Amino acid sequence: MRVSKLLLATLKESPSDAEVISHKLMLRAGMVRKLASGLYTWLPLGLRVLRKVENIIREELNRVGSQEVLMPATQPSELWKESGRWEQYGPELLRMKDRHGREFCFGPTHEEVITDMVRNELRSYKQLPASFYQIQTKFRDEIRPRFGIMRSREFLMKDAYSFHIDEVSLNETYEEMHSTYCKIFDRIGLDYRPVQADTGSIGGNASHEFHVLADSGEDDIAFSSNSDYAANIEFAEAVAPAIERPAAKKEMELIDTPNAKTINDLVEQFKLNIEDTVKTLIVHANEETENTLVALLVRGDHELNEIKAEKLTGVASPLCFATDEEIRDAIGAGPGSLGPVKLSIPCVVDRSVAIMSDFSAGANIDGKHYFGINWERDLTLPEVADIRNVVEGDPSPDGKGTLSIKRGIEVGHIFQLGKKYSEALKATVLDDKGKATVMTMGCYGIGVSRVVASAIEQNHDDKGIIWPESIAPFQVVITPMNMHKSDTLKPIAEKLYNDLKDSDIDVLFDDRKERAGIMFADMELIGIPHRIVLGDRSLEKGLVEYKGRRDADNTEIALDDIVQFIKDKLS
RNA sequence: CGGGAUAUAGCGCAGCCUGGUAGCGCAUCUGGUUUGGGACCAGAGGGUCCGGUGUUCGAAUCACCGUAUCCCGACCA
Repeated sequence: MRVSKLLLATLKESPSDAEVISHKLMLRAGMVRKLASGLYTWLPLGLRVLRKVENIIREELNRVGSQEVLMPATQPSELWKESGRWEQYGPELLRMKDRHGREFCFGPTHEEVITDMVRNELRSYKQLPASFYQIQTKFRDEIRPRFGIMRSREFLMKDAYSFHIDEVSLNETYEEMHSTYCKIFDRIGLDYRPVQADTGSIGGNASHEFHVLADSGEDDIAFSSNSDYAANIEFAEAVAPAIERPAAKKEMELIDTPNAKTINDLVEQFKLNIEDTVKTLIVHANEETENTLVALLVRGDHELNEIKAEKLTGVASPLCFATDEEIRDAIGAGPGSLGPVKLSIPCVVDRSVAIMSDFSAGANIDGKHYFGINWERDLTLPEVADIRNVVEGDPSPDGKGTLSIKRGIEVGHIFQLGKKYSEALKATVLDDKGKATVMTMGCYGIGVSRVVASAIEQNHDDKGIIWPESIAPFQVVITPMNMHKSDTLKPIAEKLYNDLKDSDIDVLFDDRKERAGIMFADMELIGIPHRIVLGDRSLEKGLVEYKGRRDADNTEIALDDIVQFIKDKLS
């Protein structure tokens, strides 16, 4: 490709609405342009990268026998009503009507459509296991699209679905997909981790997310210091402390705390250790119980884990915090003065709260707290459960080492779905006894466009993007100096360009009549991994200059050797 | 959905407070001089000042109502 024929839309300054580095650089490098909130046009340079990521994914999935299909982005509401998700999915599902008033949605995912296809096409257990994938545009009407392509409303996703006669077969394919995902992200050149994840509302047995480690990530990942254990903080178990509850040393006292509305106020005003305080959160109870509200207690310095909380049998799912009025009606005191002592509603305490002694909490009387509370002596210990987020330094759930926490960008997610969709849509095959059997399913996603942004988050410097070899829009750029003025240089540049093209190398030829500084700055901004500079000075000696995008200095290479040199670099 | 901010040329911004001919830098086009790290000189083109309503002799500027975008939060007491 000649730069003179390429829409090279680089910018010196980044648009003011870009926040994270990948967003800024994608705009500055002329990879994407925003059309509206969460909607982006991929310009030629960006699309080349996107296509390279797609192709790596395609190759690896084809290798394990997954078959590519392409389903419509527009899906009829009937299928979604059949699965129950038309009502469940909420406002993230973009719904629309056609001219006849028939309802459709723009697909945020394709479990319904693939299951419909498979129930119509697969008849026998002999056709299983089978897996299908597509690389296609999804639409999710995000509450808050942000970080450019990272969380956009329309985005490119690879979604795969597998179908099985039983769980054993599902497990095999799941493991195969797990290692295929590792190969894909290895080939792309990302620093990533597979992490255990919550199976969420869909249910199912196992789930792993693939996270690219980056500070701009929106998820917290817990890692063990001494093992491979890694889990999304939503899922990571906060193990029960091994120690016994210390004996009570203090009497319980009712203290006036008129100006302490938060745990931090209390700690500051009364010089308490935050580890000796308890906060009380009031949520709606499960409607099937006789209660309306439930209190959840975590240590003052801990955070409630909503995913864990909503799994408690007595708690409403999804989790819903009580309003101030509801709290006041039920307890007689407002937020800021709540606690377990003489509490009129059921209570669940975190494991770490259960081993506290001499602790402080609200008195359920406005402006008052109890200090020196002790379980069993002052009140009975209620239900104990793991309801908090793990924190840095917690013991690893696998018993090896302690946890540290890093930010991650979720680029892939694999899931053992089970029979949720196949049952709802009655997707059956005949088993070896001729009996109709509901298929077991797995699903596997990769955010293709998000992979591109993540790669930039991990690979950039103050000059711009530094593409991993495998997904660079071009592998090599030729930058001739003053080509338009030199009769000897031009034919050499043209020949080198053709030789590299003939070697199946993605080569970009900067044939613009621009000054050296502009060429260098542009090519560094768009992140081409290898650069060859042609200049009269060194050509007189039969030399060209080579510089890798991460190199500090030029290397001189004989003109006759440069094609082989580049081939060696790329292999 | 709640809070905050912003909206002026393709991009980055000034002008608004104190109403009176819409500006600067980058980018673009023309000519010239330059040419190994984002050149210089001269000239040119490009505007629904987000939209609407109001106040006023006169509104980018003041008031009100919308819209869009970005950030933070979304119940963690």
